[in-house]
Amino acid sequence: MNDKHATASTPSLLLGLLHAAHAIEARIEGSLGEIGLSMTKLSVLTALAKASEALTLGDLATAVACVRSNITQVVDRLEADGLVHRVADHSDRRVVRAALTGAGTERQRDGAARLLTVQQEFEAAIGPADQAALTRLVSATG
Amino acid sequence: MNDKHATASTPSLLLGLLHAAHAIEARIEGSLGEIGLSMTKLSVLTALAKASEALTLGDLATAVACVRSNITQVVDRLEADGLVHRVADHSDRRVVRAALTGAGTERQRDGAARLLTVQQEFEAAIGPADQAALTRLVSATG
DNA sequence: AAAGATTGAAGGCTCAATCTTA
DNA sequence: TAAGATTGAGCCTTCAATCTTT
Repeated sequence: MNDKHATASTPSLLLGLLHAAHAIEARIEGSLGEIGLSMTKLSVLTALAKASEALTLGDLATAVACVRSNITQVVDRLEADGLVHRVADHSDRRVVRAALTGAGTERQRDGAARLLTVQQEFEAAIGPADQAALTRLVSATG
Repeated sequence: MNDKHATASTPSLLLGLLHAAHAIEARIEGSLGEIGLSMTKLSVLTALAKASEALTLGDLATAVACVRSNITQVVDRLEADGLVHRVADHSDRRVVRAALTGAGTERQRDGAARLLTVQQEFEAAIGPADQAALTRLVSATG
């Protein structure tokens, strides 16, 4: 009858939406996982690729919309993966910058291509009218 | 989570959806957080309340759609909160059941009420036509 | 051997506290 | 004192390995 997250009496649209979002995320994470990435890692790599220069960890936190301490840890993992490396900023010794490695640049491209594929599948799966409705929903919620 | 991998020029519908879902989740978590709950904890409490009996941790994992080891930890925290307690099953000594405490029963009600409020706000905020579109989307995705 | 639960390790997230440099 | 980054602790989630009981 209802989804397991739905309360007994109300087949909730909201919970259904959350469920759908999680399913999509799982789909994306699955595809990115095949090349050793995650949405989080790809986001950071993409922010760096777009900037085409080494960004400070603070800028990265802003770009990815998370807290600074989170970026510290993501960059730790990215650095362990050899996709990014930390560079000191000599004009202000408090700041640390993250720079893409060659492998990081390649991986970003691969990841972005995979993400794009999922996006296209998604948009192909829903009709134009529903896309318009979804656009309204997204702008109303965000 | 990450909204900024949407290019400035191309606001992807899919990424927008994910962003909206995260915003809603944050809204729910914020409300539940005021009474010391989370969506995860409320889900487990609600599964228990609906069953009106002590469920095995395996049944709980199925009800909440997660892996068994996850439930072990969530129940650890709920037990530490005094909302649930583990009971041994004497007919099969491998199984452990989780039972609601009095406080757990109350907290579930409070949490469910708060969740319902957010759901109602959400449904009030979107028009009937868009609700229908969303319903189609959810069934297509799930 | 198979099933139920737990543990350990890891990714991902937050907040509060800390350290260094401005 | 402010700002930038890090560390520590906690919550949520998964997978792989382990332990006990069937």
